[in-house]
Amino acid sequence: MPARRPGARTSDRATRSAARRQAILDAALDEFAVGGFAATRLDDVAKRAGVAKGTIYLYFSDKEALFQELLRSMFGPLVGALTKIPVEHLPARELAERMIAIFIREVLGTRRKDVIRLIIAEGPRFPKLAEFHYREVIGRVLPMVQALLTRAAERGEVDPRVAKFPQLLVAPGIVAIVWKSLFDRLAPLDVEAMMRVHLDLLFGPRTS
Amino acid sequence: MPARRPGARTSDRATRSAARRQAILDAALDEFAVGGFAATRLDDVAKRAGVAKGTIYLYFSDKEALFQELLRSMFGPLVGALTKIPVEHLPARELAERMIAIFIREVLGTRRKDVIRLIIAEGPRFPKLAEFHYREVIGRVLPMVQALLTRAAERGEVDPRVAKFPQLLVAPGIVAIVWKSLFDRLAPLDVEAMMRVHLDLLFGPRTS
Amino acid sequence: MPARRPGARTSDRATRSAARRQAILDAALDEFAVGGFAATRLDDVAKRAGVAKGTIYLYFSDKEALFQELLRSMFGPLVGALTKIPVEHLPARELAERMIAIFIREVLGTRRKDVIRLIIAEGPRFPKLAEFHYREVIGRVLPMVQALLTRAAERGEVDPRVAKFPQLLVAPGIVAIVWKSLFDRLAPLDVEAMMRVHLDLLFGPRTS
Amino acid sequence: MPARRPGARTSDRATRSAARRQAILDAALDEFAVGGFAATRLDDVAKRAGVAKGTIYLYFSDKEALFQELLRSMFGPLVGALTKIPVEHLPARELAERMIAIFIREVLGTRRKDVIRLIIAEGPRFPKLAEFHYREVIGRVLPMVQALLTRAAERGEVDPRVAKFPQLLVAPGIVAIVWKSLFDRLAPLDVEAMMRVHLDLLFGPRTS
DNA sequence: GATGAATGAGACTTCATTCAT
DNA sequence: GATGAATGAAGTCTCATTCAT
Repeated sequence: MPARRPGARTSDRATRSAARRQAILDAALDEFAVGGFAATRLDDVAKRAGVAKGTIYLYFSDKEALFQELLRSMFGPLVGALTKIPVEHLPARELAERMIAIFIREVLGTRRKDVIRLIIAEGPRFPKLAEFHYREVIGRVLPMVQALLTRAAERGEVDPRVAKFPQLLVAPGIVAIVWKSLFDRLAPLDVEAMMRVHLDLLFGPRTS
Repeated sequence: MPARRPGARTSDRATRSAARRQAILDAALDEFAVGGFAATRLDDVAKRAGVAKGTIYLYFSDKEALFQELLRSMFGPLVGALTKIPVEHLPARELAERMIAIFIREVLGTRRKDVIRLIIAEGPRFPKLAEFHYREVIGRVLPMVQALLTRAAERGEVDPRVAKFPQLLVAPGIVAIVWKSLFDRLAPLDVEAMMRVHLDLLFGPRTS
Repeated sequence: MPARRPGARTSDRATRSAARRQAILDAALDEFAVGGFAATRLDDVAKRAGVAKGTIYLYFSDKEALFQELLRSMFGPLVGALTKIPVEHLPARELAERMIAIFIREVLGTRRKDVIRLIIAEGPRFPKLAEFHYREVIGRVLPMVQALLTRAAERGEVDPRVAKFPQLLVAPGIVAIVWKSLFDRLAPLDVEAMMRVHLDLLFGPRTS
Repeated sequence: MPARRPGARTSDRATRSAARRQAILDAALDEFAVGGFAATRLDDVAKRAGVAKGTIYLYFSDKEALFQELLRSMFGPLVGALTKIPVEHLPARELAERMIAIFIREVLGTRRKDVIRLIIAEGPRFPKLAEFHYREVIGRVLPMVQALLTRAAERGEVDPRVAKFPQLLVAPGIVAIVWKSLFDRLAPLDVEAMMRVHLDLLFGPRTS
């Protein structure tokens, strides 16, 4: 049994450590998504993550830190991806469709929709959280949308006043999140079809 | 000092009882609105209502009953009022404007917006609650909106496909609720202006 | 509508008052018998007695007073009746049979058996209660039994050492109380037959 | 400093855990014995056991489980011991004396007498408890006694009718339990002497 | 006298957090 | 690093008792 190189061992450790941290975050999302912050038990998070309760405290200083860290970790990458879409070289409607496709795939199709619901739910209790989300997500996505709409308005593709309310473009997305989480089992909603109609309203019916 | 009529006395008691019940509901709303169901302490509700802890249990069987009763009591009257709008005798845009005015006044301008946020927040944990809200509110308001849009489509006032997604008409309302609750102090939103633009998109710009 | 005579009215009031007091005691027995002192709710006692909760406090200073008063009121009359049996003029076995008949009729056949169980159950928590019961019931019945046995021993009807342990004569009675209260539905016990065998053991088989 | 064997370490933990569990049961018995189920506070049990309130819940799911487990744990071993007495090879009186000696030593001389009083006290409120005790204790001990008495009757050592009521043999034992718990400080009872007289009555005076 | 709404101390139970192993 | 037994503050709910009507 030869001794491993110290460097490799350290690397293994770091890998295992990161994996464990991620397992805890994954489990935390599952649990927080159902019950929100207060009703979630760290016991359940630990069980789901396959670690002992105390282990959570090796990676996060307390329950609130885990919660906030979870929410943060879910949107950083996505916003990065969004901001890399080339705004300049595409027609506005095309851009909007791409953004909506990303939204459907990366938010509605994943547990990120639960994260958004969590932010809506816990925002008033954790003002820092709302503020962070505004700064990091809303404040970066809405201006992009606004730029897109402004450019479209300049080209006459869209009512110029819409550019003052980029929220209008994303509003059906919020409704879709809520509907999927609460009412989909009672009355399924065809989100993609709704989005197509929405875009037609904004940009006028597709002509191609 | 004439003896009061028994009826009057009974009425007094009933009045005081109803007032107390309402005081508890009011206090409960204030508290639940901030922290949601789990994080709210009945102690605080009692304190805010000016009653003793035990008194809450004279009016509501337990915390959950108080919560559900609160949500119910906030929407029964409003839906009633909405369904009394005469759908037939007005142009669709006029009707939509009235409904939005009611929404702004009775939901966004009151704590009903918090109730909606509560339903969004707690729905997954209380499926009965989501179901109830769907049956009593969504299931009664959306069909009204749909009828309105269908009629408008028949007259050529609106894209006929919109009638399949009445959610599109209310979507900015949901966004307004979320925005007011979370981000308004960071970036105020002119909801009425946004709504006007939204209606213009749906029905075409106002011509009068 | 002639005014009643004050005396009569007072008498009516006193009668009603006594009846009410008795109704509360009856209800209290029913409730205490099942749950013991601590688990019984005065609310339930009031409901069963058909009075308001506060009314109990017009007749008894508090829960414990009601409890003790209840136990006291159940044995005074019985002990009185027992002590009136003419000890002198009957054969010992005859006397014992009469006492046992009274026991079966007045204790096992009534809720007095529950009272005895209550004393067994609550004695250690209310030493005063055990003391009272010892003084008023045990201390008056056992000497009677002892006198009976002593006389019987003098006549050679019974082993002389039995007179030192009058508990031996009543022991099957205690067992009967416990059995009836706990196990009778699982395995019914023919108390009268058991008592006959018991007397045969004490006095020798009946010869008549 | 040699590393402990894993087995030993595990054993230590298991030992400590079992000890703690037993400490809680011991404390619970002390407390329940005085006040019965309802009047006992788990706070006091914890204090007496030298653990924190929450620790009780690591070992027992709730107050009732602790109570029932306590009663169970007190009689399992004893009944086992009793059923191991060789019924066949001894005269009936000898056997009865041994059983009574065990009863005096293991029940009257320990807190098991309090457990029996608890069963008498709480049986009507916890029918499951009475049933369990009947099945596990009464239903196993009484048949043994009955077999003993039947054999004795066949040999002419005892009145044959006694075998139909094995309760008669144990009745003075029940009385002794009650007396010791309630009245012994007022009037001490020589249980062993009483039992000897009782056996003489059953089997006729000892001749040896 | 009678009522029953109101009170609030106190019970059971949960769960975030700690720490010896 | 990892564990999970232990802690105890804090929450929900009950119920004996009071008191205005």
